[in-house]
Amino acid sequence: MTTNHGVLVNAGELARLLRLELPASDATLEASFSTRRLREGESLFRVGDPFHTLYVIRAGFFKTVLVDANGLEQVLAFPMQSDLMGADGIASGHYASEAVALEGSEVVVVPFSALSSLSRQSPAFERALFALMSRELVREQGMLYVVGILGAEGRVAAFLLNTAERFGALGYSRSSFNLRMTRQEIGSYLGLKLETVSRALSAFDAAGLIKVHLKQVDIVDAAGLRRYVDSHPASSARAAAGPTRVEAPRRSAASAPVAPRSRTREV
Amino acid sequence: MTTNHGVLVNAGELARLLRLELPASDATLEASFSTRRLREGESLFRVGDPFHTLYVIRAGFFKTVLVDANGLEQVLAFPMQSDLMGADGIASGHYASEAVALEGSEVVVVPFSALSSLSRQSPAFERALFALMSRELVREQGMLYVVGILGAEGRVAAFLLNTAERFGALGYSRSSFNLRMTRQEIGSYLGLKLETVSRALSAFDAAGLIKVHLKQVDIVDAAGLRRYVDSHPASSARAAAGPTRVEAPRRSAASAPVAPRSRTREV
DNA sequence: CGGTCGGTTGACGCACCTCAAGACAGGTGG
DNA sequence: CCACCTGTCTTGAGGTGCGTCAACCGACCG
Repeated sequence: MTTNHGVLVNAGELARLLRLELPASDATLEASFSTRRLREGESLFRVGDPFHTLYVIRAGFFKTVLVDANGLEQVLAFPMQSDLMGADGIASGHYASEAVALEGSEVVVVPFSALSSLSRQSPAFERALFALMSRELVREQGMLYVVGILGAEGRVAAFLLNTAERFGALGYSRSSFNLRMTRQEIGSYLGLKLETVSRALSAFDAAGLIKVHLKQVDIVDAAGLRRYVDSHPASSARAAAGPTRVEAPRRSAASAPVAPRSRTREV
Repeated sequence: MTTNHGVLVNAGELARLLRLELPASDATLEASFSTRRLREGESLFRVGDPFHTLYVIRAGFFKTVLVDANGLEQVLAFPMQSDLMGADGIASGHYASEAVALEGSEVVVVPFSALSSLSRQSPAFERALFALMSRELVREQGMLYVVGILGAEGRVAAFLLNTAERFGALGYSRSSFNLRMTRQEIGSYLGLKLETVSRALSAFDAAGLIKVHLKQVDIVDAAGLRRYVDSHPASSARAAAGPTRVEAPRRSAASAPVAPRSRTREV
């Protein structure tokens, strides 16, 4: 299994990539990782491939997909810089998804077998790994919320805001970026058809909330978009509001009814 | 924060619960965990609660939900025995979901702070934790697939098959069980309205695939149900089949084009 | 035995899918 | 540099799966 190895990367740089500050004691950590480059359209791993390594994206843009027997493709995520890929392979020893580069990309190769010894040397590293997987868990929960509750325009609005936020977190503009994926891929991700995605974008443009031309997107009124996410159920799962089973058990020594702490969802 | 503590559970029993076989060397592991009992309707944790511990279900049945500002509720999962809860809190230090007992239940309390030392004592334990989170990741990916690709009847069929499989894995009957959740909760989980769930169940019953009476379900023809999952797209995201961007990069030193290994989805 | 909650079933409407036509951008070859 | 070609995007018109609204029934519980 020869891969095109890139330069080596030391633990410090990996930590920087993950926005993880290692305690000084760990700075001495003498581990280094190889990297791998992929060009557009190339797959990093496929469903069923034996799992050996995790990948952290150093540069570039991916999509992860589930492909069923009929060749039908469901997009699961659009990972970018600092994101983790491959963690779905730990459970069964085989990757459960396929990762495809949407542009020329480079990933840091983190052999899973090396993790035990790494964790022992640096507990902070172990923590970071758990946190990375947890983040992925939360992200997928957010997607379930979006496709479960929101209508077409709400989903597209949520996608735009989320994408803007992710670019912003990497130091790029939050208000102007260009998408690397097609309408078809966005649609698959959101559980919509590409025409519906296109129409939603056109509608937002017409309403002055964004400016779109092909893959170039400029966000003009983020608050306006957010309104579609916050208050535009436009779809299923309304219940539970009124007579919910709050039903505090008759007499519980358990945690006091801390206020539900409603914080605005951020997808 | 006084909780109603239950009996203590040692590391060996926790390992058994997780179907994890510890190497003999780890059998000496002298750790024990407290448990906590909940009655129906009681919440184990809520969105925004500070994260300190993971929970492994020892007995009972839960739902995990996301609740937004409007009180709208999206069901994320129906965890049962041996399942992990709370891992979504690692990333931010606050739980991202709420866990509600659907019947009298008992959970094993695993303080997250204890994990580092536990991992050091038993690498197998660390592995198990990663595997548990990975399993959760795969499960959520499966849900994204289901709601992204399948129509209403396919979703309900997938839910029934998945539920049967999970009961079976715990030693209960795969063909006869009773649901602990309402149609409303199933609908939220699947992105459908309760009436649609009810209609799908009635249709399966009329077709002789199952027998339903309220929460009691008997699966008569699992293969028949599976047909709805495998071949009943009935909904969005058809593309990607024909002229997909297979586009093997002009000249790649990378992994040979291993056959995609189409395995039937199992949700 | 009455009230409430959960479930079923029917009639109707709408949001999104389907099908179709056309415009445009970017890449390739002449 | 231009002509062509292909893949992507946009927009329209019509169909439908599932949501909505509503009535009813049966289980469970007090």
